[in-house]
Amino acid sequence: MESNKFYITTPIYYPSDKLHIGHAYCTVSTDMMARYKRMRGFDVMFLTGTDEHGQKIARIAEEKGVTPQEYVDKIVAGVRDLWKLLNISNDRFIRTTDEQHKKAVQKIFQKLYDKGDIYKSTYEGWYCTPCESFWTDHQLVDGKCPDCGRPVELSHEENYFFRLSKYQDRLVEYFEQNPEFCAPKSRLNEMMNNFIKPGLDDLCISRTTFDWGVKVPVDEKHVVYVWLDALSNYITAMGYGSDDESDFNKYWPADIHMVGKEIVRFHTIIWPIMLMALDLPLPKKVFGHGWLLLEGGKMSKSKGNVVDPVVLCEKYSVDAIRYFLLREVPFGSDGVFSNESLFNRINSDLANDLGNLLSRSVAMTEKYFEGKVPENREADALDNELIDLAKEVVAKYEENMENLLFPNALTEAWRLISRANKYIDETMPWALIKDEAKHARLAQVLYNLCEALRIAAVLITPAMPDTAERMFEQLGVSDANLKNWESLTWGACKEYAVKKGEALFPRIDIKAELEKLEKEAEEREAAAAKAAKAAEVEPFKDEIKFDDFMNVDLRVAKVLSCEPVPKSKKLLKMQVDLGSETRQVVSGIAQWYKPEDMIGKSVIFVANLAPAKLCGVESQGMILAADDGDDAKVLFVDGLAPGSTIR
RNA sequence: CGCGGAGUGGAGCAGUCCGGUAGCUCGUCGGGCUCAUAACCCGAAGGUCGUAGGUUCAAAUCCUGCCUCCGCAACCA
Repeated sequence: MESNKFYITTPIYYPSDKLHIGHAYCTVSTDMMARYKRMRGFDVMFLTGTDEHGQKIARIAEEKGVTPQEYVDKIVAGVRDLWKLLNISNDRFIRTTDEQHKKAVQKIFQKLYDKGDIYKSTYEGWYCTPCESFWTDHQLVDGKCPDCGRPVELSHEENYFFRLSKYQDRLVEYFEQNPEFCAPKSRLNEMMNNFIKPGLDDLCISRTTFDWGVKVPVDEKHVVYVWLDALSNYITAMGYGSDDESDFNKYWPADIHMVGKEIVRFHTIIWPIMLMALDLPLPKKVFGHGWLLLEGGKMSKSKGNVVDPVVLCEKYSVDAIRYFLLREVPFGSDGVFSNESLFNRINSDLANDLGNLLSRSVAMTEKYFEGKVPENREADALDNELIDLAKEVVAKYEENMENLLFPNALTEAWRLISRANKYIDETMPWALIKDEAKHARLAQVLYNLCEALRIAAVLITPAMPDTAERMFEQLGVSDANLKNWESLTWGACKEYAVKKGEALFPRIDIKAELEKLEKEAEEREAAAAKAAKAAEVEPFKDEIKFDDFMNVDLRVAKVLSCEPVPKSKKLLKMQVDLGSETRQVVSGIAQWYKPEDMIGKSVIFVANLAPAKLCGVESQGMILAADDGDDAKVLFVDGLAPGSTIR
């Protein structure tokens, strides 16, 4: 029996920073599908949320001097605001820091553990300390870290592993029996060739190097690997593992997981296997969409080329942005965002074609018949083409939506809009009004235009709900039964009393707007650069007397020996010759200097500093170095006798 | 030889599975119209379909080599 529910999800986003237009792309696409299915009468469950654990967030929070929870709370509030702004109709919002989710993840872990699909083992791998990442033999590039190119060291860690390998055959079988499972198909091929065929490695699913995560139930020293935690959200949000599993029973399995192409792997390999191990049905479809790229490259925070969706919405309206996102990126492949392409879409599709069609149709109806389309109408063979097209367009729109071809679905709506514009030229209402005998014909023409516009508005609703509503208002359609999918038959609305309103989408003067944006960007960059510079230079300290300075006894010291301090990342321990005596000093320069760089060099030494212990090693003074936050240079004074004074 | 994708008028794409008049959107140029947001409608120019071979009556489409660009490779949607 075909059930009437439809469960669709976005990925849960990683709130390490504000979300950008790319995240909006994914969520808006999912929203269009959810809205569409609701209109088709499905009981829709649309889930989105945030994936809040992991080392990266712990680290960022630490840098900012707040707890991870405080940090994510703030970002997540911004995420929720963004979805509200973008008119996202999600039914639920899950956070992996929700108590219920965390408990359920522990239950899942426990269940897999009890079943024997999770085992404890020693993870042996190459560890890159600066990157804090493990690598396997074949991942190394020339024996060095593939990310940063620095040397790696062999490391052992006790960890929990998930037996992916056990389910490999079942997974392959599932793929073969469900060719529709992953879309586009090429992504699944990629998974098969890259990961499955070579043989699945068991997955390390616990971490001990940080603690911002869900505690492993059988071993509190470990936290659950973020992907196990994150993927579970799709069922925990439905109450799986809680006292009330009614929603889970109702909605699971998910109909579609919308994901970015970079995480298809997790959703087509790890997630299905997790579900198999839990004896749960698998999701019906995983759709790996492409990326919205910026001109000249991928969207990335480090490149500083993120586009803020909030700013775009404020400037050009939410629906314009929604439309652009849904229309511009072809199925499964990447699209390019640029201000110019956005403006072109807004002007040609939204302002010229759609907005202007509404504007001219409504204006004529007001002008010729005081807004009310007369009931005495006279049809003509000429009308059939428009009417037939309306029918055809609805069918193709539906077909495209079933295949997740959002741009194509919208293109169908625009075929109708274009045809209606042409219909005006063909029928020439301005000529008809001049002849009293043709007023019935004129009434029919205007009625047809209103009807085409109403149908277009219904079709547009999943993509641009606000715009559709504004169209209905101007068309004088208030009955909900004339706005729903069932009303998509020609003639459903019998009469029209229109009322002209504001232009749906004002045209943009592209050249002027681009210049304006460029100017704004320049100003912003200049301001940012200034602020960055000001922030970098530490404020000067209070004035001191000459004698105060002379109280610091600076001497030349020659480094006799140097070695790293065990268990520390930053410290080097040195023996230095001060001419009259030898001192031991510890200095935090290990990131920049190797021991052999220091031996034999003469440095500036603070000779009358009280001794201190660093990492349990006594330091009897300090050596001077300059640093700008990123790099540091020790001040060398080679050639001078040890013990010489410096002033 | 790690795996995969892409190269089509000025720009962005469809067409390739299943060979048979090369299509769409934007831009450019010309015309029409005047209801409308200088919008709309019609028409035109512009492509040896990356390249070199092969199969065929016939190749953007099938096969082979080469060139170029781009993704993926276990924490960026």
